[in-house]
Amino acid sequence: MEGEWASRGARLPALLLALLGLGPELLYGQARAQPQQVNGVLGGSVLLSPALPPNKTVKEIEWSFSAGAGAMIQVAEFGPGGFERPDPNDRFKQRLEMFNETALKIRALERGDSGVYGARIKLHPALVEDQTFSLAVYESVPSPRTRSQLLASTLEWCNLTLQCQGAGKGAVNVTWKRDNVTRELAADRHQLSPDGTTLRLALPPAAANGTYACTVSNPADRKVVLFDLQTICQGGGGQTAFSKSGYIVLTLILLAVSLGGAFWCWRMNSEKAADPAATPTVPAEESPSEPQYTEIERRSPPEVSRREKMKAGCSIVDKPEGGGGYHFPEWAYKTESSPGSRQIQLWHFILELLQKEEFRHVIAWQQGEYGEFVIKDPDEVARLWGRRKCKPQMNYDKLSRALRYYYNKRILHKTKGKRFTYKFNFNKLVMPNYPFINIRPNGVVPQSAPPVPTASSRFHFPPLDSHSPTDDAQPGRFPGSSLGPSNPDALGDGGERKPDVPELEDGSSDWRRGVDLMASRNAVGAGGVNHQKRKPDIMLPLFSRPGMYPDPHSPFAVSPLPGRGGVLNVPISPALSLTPTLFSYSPSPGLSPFTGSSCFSFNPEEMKHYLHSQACSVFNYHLSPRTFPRYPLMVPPLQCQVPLEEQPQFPIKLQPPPVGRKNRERLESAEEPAAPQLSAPPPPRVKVEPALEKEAEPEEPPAKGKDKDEREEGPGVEEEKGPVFARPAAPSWHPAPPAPTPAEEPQEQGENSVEKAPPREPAGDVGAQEKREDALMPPKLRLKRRWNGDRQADGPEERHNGRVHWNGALGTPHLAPGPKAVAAAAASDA
DNA sequence: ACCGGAAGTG
DNA sequence: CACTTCCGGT
Repeated sequence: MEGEWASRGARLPALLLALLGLGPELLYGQARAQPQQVNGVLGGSVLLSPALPPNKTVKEIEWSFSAGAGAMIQVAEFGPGGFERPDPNDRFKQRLEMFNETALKIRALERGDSGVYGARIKLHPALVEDQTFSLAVYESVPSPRTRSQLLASTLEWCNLTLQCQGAGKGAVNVTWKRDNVTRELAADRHQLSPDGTTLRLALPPAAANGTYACTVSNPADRKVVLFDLQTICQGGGGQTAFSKSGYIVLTLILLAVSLGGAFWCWRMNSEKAADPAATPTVPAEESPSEPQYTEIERRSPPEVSRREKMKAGCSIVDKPEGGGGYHFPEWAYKTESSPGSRQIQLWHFILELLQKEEFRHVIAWQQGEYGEFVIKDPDEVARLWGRRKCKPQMNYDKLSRALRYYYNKRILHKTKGKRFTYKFNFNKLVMPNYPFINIRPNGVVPQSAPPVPTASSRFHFPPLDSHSPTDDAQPGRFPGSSLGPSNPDALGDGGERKPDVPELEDGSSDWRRGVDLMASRNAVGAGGVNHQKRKPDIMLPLFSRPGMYPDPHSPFAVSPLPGRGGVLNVPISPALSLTPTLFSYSPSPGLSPFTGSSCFSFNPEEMKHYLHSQACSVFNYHLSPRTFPRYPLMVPPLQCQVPLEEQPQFPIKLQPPPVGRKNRERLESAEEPAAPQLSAPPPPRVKVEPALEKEAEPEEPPAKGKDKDEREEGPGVEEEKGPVFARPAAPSWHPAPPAPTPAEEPQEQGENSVEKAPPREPAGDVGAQEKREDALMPPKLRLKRRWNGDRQADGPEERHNGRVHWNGALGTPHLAPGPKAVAAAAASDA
């Protein structure tokens, strides 16, 4: 009996040792020498396994315990009689048991169990071996508090922060691993806060999957929380699962905390900034409830104001989001996105949906057409929108009305003939948060991706902000670019695009006016160096590298990547510049302590540097300064190099012209007659946009004049034009629109627009006409009118159909100043 | 479907 | 302002 007992007992330990890579013998020897350290967790259990010499049989093992300086007491005896407790009432009570005949298991560890345990092992025949174990009982590592915050998620980048904090008292270690691999995290994509609890990531799509594991541990315990990037980047929240090796614990924690709708609603409804003037930013209050996102805006002054009104009934309870809830990055709620209001705008929302795969069945990009998308499930989209806006009564009818309002703003247009199909006018669309849409200087557009309009491609700026000049400017955007680069680009695309067709319409034409203005402005701003802008290179400096591509489905093609050669030295990635959040991420009282303690704390210098970089990026990318965190430290980035073209600013507000049907019609009729008139370049047609008016910068006047002339494009574009023209211009429109879907073509290349432009109405006459008529009509109409005139081709589809005149037009190239101006210019150039 | 006016909302 | 809600028209 004994023999058997002994041998069995030896087995386990031996095994364990073997696992450790140590020979039993060796260990055995060492064990004797010094106490073996054993760590346990409060409430947990621990096993003290003596290392037994091989080939020996154990007769008996006596276990003793001594806490610190205290006396040693015998606590257990393993012997022929089995397990015995000399004093069942000692501190261990029922917590001791014999494990595998030789090991002592202590359960329900208490702090007082820490100490030295001795095992006097009596072997056959008369050998006695003493081994000691030093037990340390630690507090268990509390489930770390975790939190992930999506700072920004674009097709290009997913910027987020992951926080994992061991709340307990004891010191704990926090370590991070990606995909459970121990290698170091690339410094360029990761930033770890000093205390190690917060990891900031900027990941390109390729890396935005997988998991990040945060391990919070003390010597005796550890907890691992996994963050699934995909989940976070795409939607938000996350969940976690984890395991710990010995007893692994699974803890899921996700931060996403509340994405729940409540939060959304709360957020949405929450205030708008209170006072404009004083503090642009808003103090947001934080509602206790939530948030995942801390309100970023709140900056220094704790202003106060608050109005939080939660909309009462809007909680998202209604339907769990299908995909598990998605949330939008901070920026989606920012002002930049929605000037004037904090609520997300519909187009923005649409873009978001389009961006996510989960909604592919509900709404998706139409292949083949840039910016065109199809609402596959109108009701669902409406529902989602309603949910987002806390408008349960939302339906497609209403949503579509809202979309229709975009027509006049030139953000969208309908693709005629295709049900539920609309198309973004990226050219006109200012997408502050989608700088990348810009595009493909090199023409690298993924196939699937709808090409983006070249012209505008450069960047999109935030819509206006009157105060910040920089933002608006869209200088370069259209002007030169449209023409110049585009060609190349087109080619670059691999030809998938249609032969350049026409997108112009809306794009170009409408645009032009904007462009023109801008152009002129640019000139001024740039110091009169008009030419420069034209140069493609210059224009797209930042984008020259082959970019990355994002999602195939989106129209956004390339992004300015940080790439190595970036102009900026932004720490992580330019993408970060999109998120003000970064800095604003300041501890807020209302939030969990988390925020406070573990946030990053960079030193001022660094911060400054970073900010500067950001500022530069703002400029370089044409981001709205608003996007930029306002920090005391911030200094205007004078040093940034700014591409010339960028300087100006012109608020691009897209609001133009509504072309009501009626108006349209009228126009048409009017136009025809008018056409002839074109010859006269319009005078200062400029009265154009109110927006412009505002500009009134010092130099403006002249600029304006120019603009009007218009042809501002001319100037800007001229050069390019040459080439442009060279191309087969006409086709774009295709004289014979074969397909019933005329509309589509439009937006693409600016150039095209030019080409086609010539045809119709000269801006001049239109202008004149407008004026007259304007007087007569209500302001609203007026506006519309005027736009119509301008935009000759604007609604591609719309006009397209009806207009036969195009043919005629084609025949007569130009003339007209406006759009046509370009043509003229080109001609002259030639 | 889709359009767009009108009025209302926050 | 940016829709939302209604609604008459096509």
